[in-house]
Amino acid sequence: MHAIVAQTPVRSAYAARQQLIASAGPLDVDQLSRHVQIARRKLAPGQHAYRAGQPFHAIYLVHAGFLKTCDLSEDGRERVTSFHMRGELVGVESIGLAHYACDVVALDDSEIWELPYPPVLHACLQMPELQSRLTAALAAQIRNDRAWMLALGTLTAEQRVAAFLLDMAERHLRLGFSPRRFLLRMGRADIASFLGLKHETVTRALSRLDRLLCIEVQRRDIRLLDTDGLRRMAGQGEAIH
Amino acid sequence: MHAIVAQTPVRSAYAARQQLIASAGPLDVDQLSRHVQIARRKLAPGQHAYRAGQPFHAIYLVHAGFLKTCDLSEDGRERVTSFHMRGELVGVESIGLAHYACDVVALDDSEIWELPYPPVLHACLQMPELQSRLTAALAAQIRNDRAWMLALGTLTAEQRVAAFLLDMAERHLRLGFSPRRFLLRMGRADIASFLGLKHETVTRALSRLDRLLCIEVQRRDIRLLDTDGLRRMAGQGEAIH
DNA sequence: GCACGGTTGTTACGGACCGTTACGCAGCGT
DNA sequence: ACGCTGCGTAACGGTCCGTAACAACCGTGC
Repeated sequence: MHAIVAQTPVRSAYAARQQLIASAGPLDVDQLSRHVQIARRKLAPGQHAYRAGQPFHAIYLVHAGFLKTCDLSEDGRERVTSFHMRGELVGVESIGLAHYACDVVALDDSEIWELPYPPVLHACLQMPELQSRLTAALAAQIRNDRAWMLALGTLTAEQRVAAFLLDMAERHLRLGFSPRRFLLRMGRADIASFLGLKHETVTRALSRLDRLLCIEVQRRDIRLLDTDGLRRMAGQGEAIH
Repeated sequence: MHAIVAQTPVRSAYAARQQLIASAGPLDVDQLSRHVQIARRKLAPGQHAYRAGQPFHAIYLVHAGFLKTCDLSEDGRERVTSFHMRGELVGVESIGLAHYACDVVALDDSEIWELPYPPVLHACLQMPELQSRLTAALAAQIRNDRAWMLALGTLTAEQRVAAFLLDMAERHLRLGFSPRRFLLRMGRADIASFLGLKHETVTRALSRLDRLLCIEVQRRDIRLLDTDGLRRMAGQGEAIH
């Protein structure tokens, strides 16, 4: 990542920051912007980036803030299937459809960059690197989902919460924030939905992890005290068998 | 689908069948084969298409048979994350990696067509349609995974089994087989792993659905007696609230 | 044919876990 | 003050797991 930034001539502080963000993300926005018109949208908490059923016309790159994706079934069952932070692509699950397949909602003040979709595909023809990045980003999304499917199918409630906290910590770290202390941008209900639990269970698990001195919880303020302990519970530390 | 076949000159019975399969799948193999070398591999039950850690060099199109994808975590937890039938792409989750991320195992005598990966990307530059199909196939995979995440997080054991049977029925139907009666190609343990349950629970659920006259089970031989009833349980029929 | 072990599927029972329900409390805007 | 929303705690009950024993099916070999 740093190598890519170093190889690129830095034209200004703003351009440098933009480049950093671009290279940190799955796509090179700087280069892409030469071929497609990129609009910027700001969202307040609770606002939708898009809703299920709206015409599909673009994917989005999260430039700032925090969002969630909600899948809805025919009979009204709802689930948060992922959270999104800066540098991540949103909306890729709807590629190939005429209409978006789910809701994306901002949980915090956010800015997303709109990448109109057919044009992006067209730009790929002139930028092979972009095509490669895009398919790789889609594949990475699949792997990410599969990893959570594995977790949800094999871990207990407490282990899932531990794994969730570790995931959040790692993502904060990647963005240059402290992995030891961070604020959750979503409520207990959203965490529970994502982990396939009830919000009371999430509360219980957090309380217990606090009692075990693994973490310190004050509402949405999280401190990780014993990261290795958490990793051990979440099955990411060492082999149990 | 039939329209596409009709538009294409049929050169022989074999070519027609090949064309049908090609058009039924996510990619146009006929056209693709002009640009990349496609090898055919036959697998006996239990044989691996690839294993986690092997160098990534190709994705596969299932031409015949039945396969499963197994994800493995660091600490040995294992899960079946999907099953694959004719016309489906396998290995896309590993795109962008140097090594495959999971195991793919044949559950039946199978034939898979090897699509060498960097060449496929290269071919996309000359066939825009292929590129569009490939990204759409990846996105469809994401949606499929998300739909199951939703189901696993919100449905009870019995409902999951019902949903699983309906999914199998629909896929059999798409391939031109009876959706009312089919043979499961995988064991109870694989079903359980996929659904995030234990194999005894799957057995119990199947027995209960049998007792309720929704289905008729004789080991791997499944008959669907009351499809609507199953749909109602699985939350695909009508709104409950 | 028959016995044999190995694999897979089925059933039963006790117990852990988590969902359900209920209530209490804090923060915040009206 | 009031209501509203989000969060924490507790008691109860149901679902699902864990273990075990048993039955059905398979191929093998005698």
